[in-house]
Amino acid sequence: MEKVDRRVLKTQESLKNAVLELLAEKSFDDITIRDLADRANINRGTIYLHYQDKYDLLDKLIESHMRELDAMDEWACQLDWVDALVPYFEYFQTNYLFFSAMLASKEAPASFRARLMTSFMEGFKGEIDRESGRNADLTDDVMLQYAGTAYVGIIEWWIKNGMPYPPRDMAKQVGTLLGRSL
Amino acid sequence: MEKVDRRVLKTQESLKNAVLELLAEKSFDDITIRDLADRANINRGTIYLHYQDKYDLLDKLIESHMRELDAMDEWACQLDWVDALVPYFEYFQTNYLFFSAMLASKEAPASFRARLMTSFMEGFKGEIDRESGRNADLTDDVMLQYAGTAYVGIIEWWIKNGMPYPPRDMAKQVGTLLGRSL
DNA sequence: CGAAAAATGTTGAGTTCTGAACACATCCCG
DNA sequence: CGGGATGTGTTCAGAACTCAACATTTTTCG
Repeated sequence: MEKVDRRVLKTQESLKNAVLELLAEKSFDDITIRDLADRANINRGTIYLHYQDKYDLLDKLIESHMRELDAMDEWACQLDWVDALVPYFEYFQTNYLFFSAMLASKEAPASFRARLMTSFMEGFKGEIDRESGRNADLTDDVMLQYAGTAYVGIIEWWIKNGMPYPPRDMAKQVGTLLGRSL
Repeated sequence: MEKVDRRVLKTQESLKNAVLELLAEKSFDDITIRDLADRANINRGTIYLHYQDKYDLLDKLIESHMRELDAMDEWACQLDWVDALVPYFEYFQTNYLFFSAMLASKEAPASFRARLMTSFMEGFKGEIDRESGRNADLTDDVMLQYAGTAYVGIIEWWIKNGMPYPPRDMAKQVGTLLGRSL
């Protein structure tokens, strides 16, 4: 983890915010490189020092969030469901603008929902109860698919409705439900 | 007015905000160059590319506000009192953090009040009514001193009390009073 | 359609900022 | 008192960013 020049971080931070702000105003395809440069208050050419084009920028933004979520997976897998979920919902809340933009717009990254699903299902794998026998008649893929769609769905609902419950409450309820499903 | 590199403006903007934030937390003398660099998220050395030391930084910050106010003077001197004052109170409101820090702390720039006074009195000079005769028994310096202290005083009160009235209301009332005093 | 306007992606020279180092001053605490 | 920690101001090489210019493509619109 060699450390990165301060300017690079600032530039990327500015661009990240610029994308989110603009996504709240118009669809991704309508956002131009110029828009981004203007909003981020950086030279247009500077964008090309870090990204191929605006799609690459969005890709890398998504990628970094996915990495963040994956990191939380490993960190949290030794807690019980409810406790493990709290940081997730806090993360969703903190990055409200991002998830809102990604889940709300149906066009931009059609794959985003799918990527989320894959990530979550991966994390669920180790959590399936194969000991008590209560899942004897269920297959892994069905349970994972069931829990995965449910999880993504409830996050989407929560975000789109302005996060009506605090992260802790959501973690408690969703934790209970996920525990029952696996 | 040759144009300034974007990075210079960003650096100075960051530093300006850093000073104001830190002034709200501790006294100016307790603020170190390191504090400023950290808060502004810039290299410590960069500060010396623009300023001699922290005092120079504060001086230049004050200076820029004074220039701004002077510019408004010239621009507004052809309006009647009430209309002319609106932009001033809006300016005080916009730069609330600055004026609050400058007027609230009794130590830092003891001269700030005096500078404000001088600037305002200068602006008042051309506004004294020497025609109607109602000021026949009054001398300029007395009227200017009177109106100047009153104006600074009311601004100070307004800022320190969290700006209890909107700029427009303040302009209306203070405009009336200044009109009567000159 | 066709021209004008706007966006894209690249380049190069020049400026600003960074990080790391240095010598020196100041502060604080045992 | 003394010395370890912290702040100051300066320097330098190199990295990141800026601005302006350019050729090219895409959009807009009469």
